[in-house]
Amino acid sequence: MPPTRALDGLLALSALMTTDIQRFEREHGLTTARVHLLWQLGAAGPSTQRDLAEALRVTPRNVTGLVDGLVGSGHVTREPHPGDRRATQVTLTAAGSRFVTELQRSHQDLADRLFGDLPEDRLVAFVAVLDETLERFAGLMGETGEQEGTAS
Amino acid sequence: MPPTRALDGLLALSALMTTDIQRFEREHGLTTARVHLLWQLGAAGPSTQRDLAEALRVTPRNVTGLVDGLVGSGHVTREPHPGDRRATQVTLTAAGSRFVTELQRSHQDLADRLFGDLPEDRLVAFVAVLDETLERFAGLMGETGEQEGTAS
DNA sequence: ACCACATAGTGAAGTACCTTCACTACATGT
DNA sequence: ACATGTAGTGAAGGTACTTCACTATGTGGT
Repeated sequence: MPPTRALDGLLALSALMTTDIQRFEREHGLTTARVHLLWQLGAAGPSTQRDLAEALRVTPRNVTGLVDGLVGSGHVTREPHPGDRRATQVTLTAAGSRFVTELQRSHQDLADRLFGDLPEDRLVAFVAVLDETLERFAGLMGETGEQEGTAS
Repeated sequence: MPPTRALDGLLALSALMTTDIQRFEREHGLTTARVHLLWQLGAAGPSTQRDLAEALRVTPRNVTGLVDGLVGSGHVTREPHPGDRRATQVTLTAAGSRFVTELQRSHQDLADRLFGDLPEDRLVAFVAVLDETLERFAGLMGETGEQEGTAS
């Protein structure tokens, strides 16, 4: 069995997942970039735009635009940061929280539908390879990539 | 072991692969969309823009723009289609072919580095889960997605 | 208290990718 | 010959990104 079979399968699955995620996003009138921001906000709680920019690995200027859109759609609010008058604090609204919750639910649901029926031993073996590959990949990126030390 | 572990691992790996692919693309002064077009052209041989649009699942208008860019960078040529004067035939140049070849080589190389050392039985088990998941996923998309019948 | 310097956010301008709609040139069946 | 369909592109517009310049604010040193 050639190693490419594994990589090809991963890429194919990756493409399917992306398609499925985008379907979900468009059902809710959102886009990938904005959903990432909401997800991050759900994970980290109220954040400055600076923090969001670092977490999402995009420029602060870009976050301004994304937040503009999400304020417009009512998913987040922009409030003055208590204690630093330069910064604004971005916070999920009720609608934003609801979306994040539903996103998590949908994620869980997909995982169950895809892997719920897989026997435990096969699941464990699969996840083990996944984890090892993840580690190995990180190692490979470190060799050649060598960005500034802002690792994720 | 919760099924989410598998999905999360896949998503993480997917993100890493995307990053790595984009690094490769930028090293060559290309973008994801253009590389997809080149890849498709390498797989299918000289094609009309219409064909490319269908294969890439984007609008014909968009293909016009992508081909414009690739003609500019010398990766493809636009020639009149023999036998249909409405259509143009997009063909890889020598440079375009070279890029596609290197892309395949790089792909192969990555697969070897990631999975080359994995024992055969674990590889087989991994790929089996991958394939089953792919099938199951296609089934799920058919249930809810239900686009017009242009299945891939 | 003051000043130099760093930091948070945004306006302006530009690129790439993508869309829809309208239009031209060509193909094809009757 | 004529109607109808198909290939490609112009025009206009949206989102996601970038860099650069600029304002407002925080902070450490003297």
